[in-house]
Amino acid sequence: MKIYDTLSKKKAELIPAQDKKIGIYLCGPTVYDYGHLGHGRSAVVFDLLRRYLMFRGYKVTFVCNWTDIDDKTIDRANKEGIPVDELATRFINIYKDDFKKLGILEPDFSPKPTEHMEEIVSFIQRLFDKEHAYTLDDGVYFDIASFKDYGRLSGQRLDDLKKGVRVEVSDKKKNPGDFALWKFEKPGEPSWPSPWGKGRPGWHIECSVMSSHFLGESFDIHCGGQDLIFPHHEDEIAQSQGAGYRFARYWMHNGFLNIDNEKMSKSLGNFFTLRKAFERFAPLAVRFFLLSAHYRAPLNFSADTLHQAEAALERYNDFIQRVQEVINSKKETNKKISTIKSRVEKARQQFTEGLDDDLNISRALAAISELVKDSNILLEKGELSREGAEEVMSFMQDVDTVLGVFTFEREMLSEDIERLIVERNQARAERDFSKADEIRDRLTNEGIILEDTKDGTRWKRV
RNA sequence: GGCGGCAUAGCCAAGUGGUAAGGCGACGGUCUGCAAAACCGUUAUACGUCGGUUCGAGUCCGACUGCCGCCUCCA
Repeated sequence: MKIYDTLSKKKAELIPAQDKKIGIYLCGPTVYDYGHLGHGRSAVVFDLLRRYLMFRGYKVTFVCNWTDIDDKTIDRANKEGIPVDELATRFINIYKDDFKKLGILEPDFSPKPTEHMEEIVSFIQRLFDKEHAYTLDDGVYFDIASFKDYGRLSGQRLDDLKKGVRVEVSDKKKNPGDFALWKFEKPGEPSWPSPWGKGRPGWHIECSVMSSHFLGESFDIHCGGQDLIFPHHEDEIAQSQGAGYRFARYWMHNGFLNIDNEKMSKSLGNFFTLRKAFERFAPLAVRFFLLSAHYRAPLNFSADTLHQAEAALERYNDFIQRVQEVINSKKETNKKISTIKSRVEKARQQFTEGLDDDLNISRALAAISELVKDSNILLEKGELSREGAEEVMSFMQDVDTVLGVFTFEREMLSEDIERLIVERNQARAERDFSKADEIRDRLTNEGIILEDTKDGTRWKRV
C-alpha cells in the first residue's frame, strides 16, 4: 500500500517497522464544545485507514487522544462555573456518542494529558537535559533554534517565521516561534507540580508523550488535520526528536471540510455540529459523505452534496436487500451458469487496488458500483443464483468492514403496518386502486416506502 | 510577504503520455393499474487561459488567471 507522506511530500510505500504490525497516533479534538463535521471528517477518514489496514491483514494499534486541559477547556469551564474535568468529561461523552453514530471504531487507547502528568514533566526534564528548554517568568519554552530540522514538515524556514510572527511587546522568548512546554499556574487554573513550578502542560507536549507511551519511541503513522501541520506537528517533531526519539515514520493529514468553499472552523463560526447534521441526515449517510471524497482533497458541505451521498448509499442498501431476498428465497435457484464469481473477484481486486493507492476511495467505490450494476442486470433477468447471490453478499460484507456504511440487518415492521400492506394488496387484487393508493400514501407519510414486485411488496424506511 | 494545495460536464468526482471511470441530477424509454426500484438510451470534440516538449498531453515543462489553506487557537 502507498500513502502520501507529508514529511517527504510524496507517495511512499507503507513499510511498517514490524512486519504486519502498525501503530497509528491520531490527534484528537480539544473537548470544550460539540464536535463539528470537520472533526467528523478527520475521525472518519483515519477510521477508514485503520479499517483498511486491518482488511489487509495488519494488526493495528490505534491511539487517539482527547485534549482535556488547555486554554479553551479552562475558559469554557470558568464561563460555566464548573471544574475543567467535569466539562471535559461531558464533551468526551458527547464526542464518543457522535463518533459511535458515525461508525468509528473505538481507539485501542484514548489517553488524556491530565492522566499523564508525571511523564509530561519527565519528558520536559529530558529536554532540559538536552538543552532544548529554557525557563521564563510565565513558563518553560522550547528553543526552536536548538533543533536543526525545525520547519522541515511544514516547509517553513526559521527566518521567514521570524518575519511572519507578530511579536508581543513583553515577549522575552529567544525566538518568536518558541513554544510553551509548561505554563505556570495562574489564579483559578488547575495545576500540577513540576520542578520549575506548579502549572500545566503546553499543547504540543501531550502528543509527544502519549504517542511514545503507547506506541514506542518510534511508531508508524501520525495523523491529523492539515491545520495541525504547523505549528502543532512541527513542534511535536522538535520535542520528540529533540528528546532523542525517532518519532513518527509517516505523516498523514486530511483535507478540510469546507462550507461555501471556506474552511469550516470554530473560529470562523461557520461550523455545523455533528448533532445538528444528524437531525437532518442519517449518521451513516453523513459517514458516507465524509468518506466519499479523497481524504486529502477539500470536501464541500452543502445540502446538495449530502443528498447525493444519501441517494448513492440508498442505492447500495436497496441492492443489498434484493440480493438478500434471493438468498432467502425458497424458490428453485436458477441453474444457469453465471460468471458472477469472477465478476466479484474483479471488483474485489479493483477495490483493493484503489485503496492501496493512498486510499483512493473513488476508485474503490466505482468498483462496487460497477458490480452492483452488473448484478442488478442478472437480478432483473432472474439469473442470479443463490450461490451467486451469496458471493455478492459476502463481497458487500467484506468491503463494509472497511467502509462501515451499509445496512444488512432489517428492522421488523409493526403488525399494524404489516396488516396495512396485506390490506392494500387485497385491494390491488380487487383492482380497488384508489383504496390501495390511499394506504400507500398513508404509509409514505409514516416514512415507509412500498415497492411492488413480481414476488410481492417490498418496503423500506426513508 | 513566505510556504503549500487545487482548477475535469448542472453537481460530486476518478484519471499511471495514447485519445475522458463511477456516482447524483435531468430528459426519453422498458417494466408497473399508477408509482417506486431496476435496466436501456441521451447528457464534456472536452479537461481554468496562453505557450512549449512530443508522432501524440487532462496527464510533462513554463507563464498567467482564479479559488483555498498554513504562517495565530483550530480536525
